[in-house]
Amino acid sequence: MATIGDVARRAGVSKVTVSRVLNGAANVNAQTRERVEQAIRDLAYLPNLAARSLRSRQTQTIALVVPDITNVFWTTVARGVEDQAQKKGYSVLLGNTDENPEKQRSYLRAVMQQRVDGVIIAPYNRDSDTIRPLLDQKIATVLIDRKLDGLAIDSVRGDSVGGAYALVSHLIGLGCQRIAMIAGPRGASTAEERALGYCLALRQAGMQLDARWMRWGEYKAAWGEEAAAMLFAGEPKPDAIFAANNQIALGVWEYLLKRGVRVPQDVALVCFDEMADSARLFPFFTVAAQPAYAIGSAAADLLFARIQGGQDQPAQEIGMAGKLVLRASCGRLLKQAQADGALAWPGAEAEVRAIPPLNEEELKVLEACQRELAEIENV
Amino acid sequence: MATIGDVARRAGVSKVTVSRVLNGAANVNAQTRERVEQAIRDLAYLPNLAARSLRSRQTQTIALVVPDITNVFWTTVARGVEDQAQKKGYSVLLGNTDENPEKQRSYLRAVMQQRVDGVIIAPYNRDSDTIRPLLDQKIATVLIDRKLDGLAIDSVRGDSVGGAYALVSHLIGLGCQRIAMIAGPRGASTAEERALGYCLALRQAGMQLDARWMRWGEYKAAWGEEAAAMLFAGEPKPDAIFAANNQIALGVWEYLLKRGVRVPQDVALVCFDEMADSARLFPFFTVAAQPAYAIGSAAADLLFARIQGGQDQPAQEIGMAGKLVLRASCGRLLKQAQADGALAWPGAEAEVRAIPPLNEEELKVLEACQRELAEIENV
DNA sequence: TTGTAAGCGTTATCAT
DNA sequence: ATGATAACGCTTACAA
Repeated sequence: MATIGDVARRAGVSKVTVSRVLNGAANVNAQTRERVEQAIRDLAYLPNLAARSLRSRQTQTIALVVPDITNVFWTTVARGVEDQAQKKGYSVLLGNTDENPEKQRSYLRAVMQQRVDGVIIAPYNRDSDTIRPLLDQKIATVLIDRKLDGLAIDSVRGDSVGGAYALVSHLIGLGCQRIAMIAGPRGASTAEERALGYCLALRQAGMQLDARWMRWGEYKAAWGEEAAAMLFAGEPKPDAIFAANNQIALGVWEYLLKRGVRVPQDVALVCFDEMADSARLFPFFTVAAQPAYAIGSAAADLLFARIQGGQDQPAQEIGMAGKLVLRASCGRLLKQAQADGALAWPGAEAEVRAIPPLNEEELKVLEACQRELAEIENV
Repeated sequence: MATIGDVARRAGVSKVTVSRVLNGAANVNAQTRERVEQAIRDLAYLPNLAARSLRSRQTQTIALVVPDITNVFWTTVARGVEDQAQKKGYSVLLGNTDENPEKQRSYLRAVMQQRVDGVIIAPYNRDSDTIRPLLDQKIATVLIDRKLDGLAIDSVRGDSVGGAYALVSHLIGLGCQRIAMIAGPRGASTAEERALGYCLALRQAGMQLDARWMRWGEYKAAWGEEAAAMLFAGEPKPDAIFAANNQIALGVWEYLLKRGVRVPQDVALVCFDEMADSARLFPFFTVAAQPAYAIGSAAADLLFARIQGGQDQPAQEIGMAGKLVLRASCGRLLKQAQADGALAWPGAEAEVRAIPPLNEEELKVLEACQRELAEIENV
């Protein structure tokens, strides 16, 4: 494969001049540039990025570290990142952590060896030590979706508190009395914030937070199934379930299917995150949908700004509100669906609104809720 | 950041010795090795991959080039590739082409500059020129999902002919008379093979291939919607639609929803590829499901074998059969669903079987079908 | 506007 | 078992 030296020889110039043409430097004679470009075409020359990186200390590569690319939320985020990166001429290195500390560590090692210019990461918990190596090496880093404790660092997040609050308030408005929450992992900021939103909504409605209806676990379908089984083992049974993410909801659904429990006739089911193409296909889940693509591209933008801007400027934390998408899973819309006599009916997604921000009063109870939540352990 | 020289100095050895420890060479004294390892830990040393690549001509990185990571099929493939790569200590560079020649070209340029050790690619059409640059540079390449004309090259594919044949035969068995096919792009091998399977199944049943019921287009939802509109504009209307992939099916569904056409009462709808989590969630589509994860990990295995084995050994073409997953979208199972009186019912996915291979007689009509298909153009 | 020389951090080669 | 030296292909610094 041709090197810069080959091109230089063919064009009758020095390597430096070729390098200048390659990098679009202004101080190159037009004719010289033309000769060099011709030589580049003739030899089908492609610069060796390893050599370039070694010298320039830039790899034109960023890494995206997510829990599981198989989850729609993350694939959409990834698409947002990738599109933005492509525009800027960067490549994207992809890694799945499966919410596993060991995998995350090993993956971070790999990207540090690659000397990527920056990392976009959804850390598996809120312990800032897990990304310490990145900070130590001053690698530009953007947190996505989740927070880290006591670290001012660029980040892009959805509105977990607000989304959960809106979902649970909606259930309460429908008359649900025993609203269970199947939560994510303690330690993940989104999991804690969604629990908080749940708690706030109950308080706001004058309902008690009941430890029986609150289960901490993982963002995985298997946990949703297990937790649903626990919730339906005793009496009374819940009349609504709030799943902390889409994976959990899928597991719950699986359990309900097996047991012949009908949604929404027997129990309402709502969740955080959108449900793949099911938005179009299966309009039964009421969800708090996050703007995943926008979150991904915003994170990429932030990262590129940081890469160019350096460590000086202050950290930016971007919050992106989502939408509460009301569908048949809560009883109301189902009637309409049945009236239309088919599984296919128009307008099932009609009612869509932005998540309302918490008001001052709501914010006041926040601290109390946090205290309450802190005491709940799974039985 | 520490370099190999720093480590060498601290351990009191030469850089070469450190390099030997790093690469697990046998000829290093145990005590020396221990000292070096200690120094590595002390300095939190991480080798610079750019430098290593420059010298060793290996990047420990592979590229995965797919149409759209947002499509479940491809995210599952990606996951298969990534898991396998991680095991072997490779990183994965991800790129979306959107079935766009220009994007594919630009992406291939990028990975060649990166000097990746290998590429797994789903080429946007069957013209082998599109990946010529890879072959010219002798970059290990594995084709995934699609064929290229006249090129013996490692590849992993599902069974497009067999899957399409099984789907259409199923529709015929249900009594469908006017089975439309909304096909993918002419030029993509899977699109052509699925059309062939459609054609074979019709012939086998003594039905005529009718140009009105056959539309070439793209693997995109927008095309599904457009084609459905064309099909439903005239008379008679189709009583079944075979969508050539999941994206197309989503578009068709969108159209039917808007128009109030019910599935499966008014028209049957089946497609190639599984439907995201909808398999669990929305058991109405009968699909020919490909083993996407296995396809991805098989492709990665093949690639690593090629990277290590070199160009000598003959190309391997792996075919992976899928499953025909029967669901309610074809009328039969819907009755059972309705009898259960709910959207949630068990057993909707019960009937699952492997795609049967074509028999000799079927293979004989293949050529005739190909001729017929060649003459169909969209009206 | 162009060129010379040095150096990025590692591994290959050859020598001891 | 270990080391000295050169080389990978490029960009930076400086000079002309």
